Amino acid sequence: MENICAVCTFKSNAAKTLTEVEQERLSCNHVMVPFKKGEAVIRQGHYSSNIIYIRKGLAKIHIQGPYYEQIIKIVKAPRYLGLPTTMGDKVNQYSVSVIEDSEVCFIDMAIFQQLLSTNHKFANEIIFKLCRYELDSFQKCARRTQKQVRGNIADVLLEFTDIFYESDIFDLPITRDEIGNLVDTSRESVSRVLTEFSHDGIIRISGKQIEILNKESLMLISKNG
Amino acid sequence: MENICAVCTFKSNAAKTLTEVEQERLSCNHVMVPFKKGEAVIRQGHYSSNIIYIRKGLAKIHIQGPYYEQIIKIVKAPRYLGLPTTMGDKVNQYSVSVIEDSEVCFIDMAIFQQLLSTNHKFANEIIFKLCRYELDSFQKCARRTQKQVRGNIADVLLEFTDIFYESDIFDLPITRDEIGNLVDTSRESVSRVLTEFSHDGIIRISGKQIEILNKESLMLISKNG
DNA sequence: GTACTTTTGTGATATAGATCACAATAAATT
DNA sequence: AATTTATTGTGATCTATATCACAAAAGTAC
Repeated sequence: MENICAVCTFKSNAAKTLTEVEQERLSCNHVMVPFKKGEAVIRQGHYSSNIIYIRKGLAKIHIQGPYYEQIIKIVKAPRYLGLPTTMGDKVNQYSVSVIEDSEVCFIDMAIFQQLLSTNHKFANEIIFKLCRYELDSFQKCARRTQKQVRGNIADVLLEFTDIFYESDIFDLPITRDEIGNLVDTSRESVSRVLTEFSHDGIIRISGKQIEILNKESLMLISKNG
Repeated sequence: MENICAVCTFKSNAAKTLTEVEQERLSCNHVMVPFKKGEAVIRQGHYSSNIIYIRKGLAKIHIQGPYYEQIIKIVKAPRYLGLPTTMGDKVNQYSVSVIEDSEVCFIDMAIFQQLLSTNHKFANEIIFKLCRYELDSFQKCARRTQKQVRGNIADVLLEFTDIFYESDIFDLPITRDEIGNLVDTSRESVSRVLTEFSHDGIIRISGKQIEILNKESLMLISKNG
């Protein structure tokens, strides 16, 4: 019974603060939906009336900028998605699409609000998370603009190996074009840097698969490049 | 008695949801401190145990990046400052300095937490704000990297005239260097663009004072440049 | 008022990375 | 399998903007 929050192994810290009765209420008022790679969970400009929680998988947050669609960041389950957009506006202010097969819970907005009202530990946990997210935005923003292409691409690789996959060998779920978009550079530059890393023996590339051969170098490039 | 929250004219939307008793409690547990232009309200790396609310004035949020201190954005009173940093960590994760003489309230953390717990409207209002701030970060980030220097500087001027000062003529409270830092460009480029705008009759510059002569052009540059 | 520091303007030069162009794969669709 | 479409690699240019180098103002301190 994967829909029973009480026994869900992907429970959020916030959900852990809920009483049995509250978890029961949550269980009865949410749906778990599997998403295939590439599918959109949240669409900018569309109405939304659910709180969305990705319990398994990887997603990209993207937003329509003045000239093109920009990937703001890649996020890993488990975490709430689109809180800002759901709590702040009727209309989604950005999009979220999964970049690998994922599992997403849709929680009834009214129930969520109710939980916020009745359980202040829950509310605190949510506030805590929101604070974290904003901090993260600040840091990413500063980093991205202060580093050059090599450093930023090293960062992306490190993020995948250390945070998203926790493995030295993995399949990149995004294209060069998307990496470029994410770190504000062109597809071509990503290609060039990646082959350069490969020539220098820092990574091994075969198709989508990447193996990190020399993480120290990568960290050095992240720091100095 | 400027310390009495009940009669404060700079009250936050969140504070407006409080009952009389709660406002009284807030009044007794906070201090209002005037800050002179340039002074730091929040210092990255320092401990903080207060919730900070700028009730009057203008401030810059800045953060230590990998290479230099970066201005993330400029914010206008009234608003909470450093919620992410205060609620999330013991240590401030970024700095805030006022860029004009301002008035700042320091609210006891425990009281604030208590208000969050006991008044869910208050908590909702805070969550709403946090959501807004994160959205704002996303949008600023996308804009800043997609536009070129002229467009970004036009944006800064528009922000000052429309949002911060609500006047066509105002004194820029930050240096060219700071503008450059804010929009990821060099001091020299800011200078050049500003004189260019001035030659084109879009603005008039005399020292720190700026007068917006042709807002339409500025908006066009913001859009296309 | 004088000295010192910070901020600003502007030309000359350098450069990281964009853009263009095209070929080569790889993946999806029929 | 054949065809179409999306993704990738790589060389050759181009360009916006950084950087350097001064000089002039504007502020601040003594």
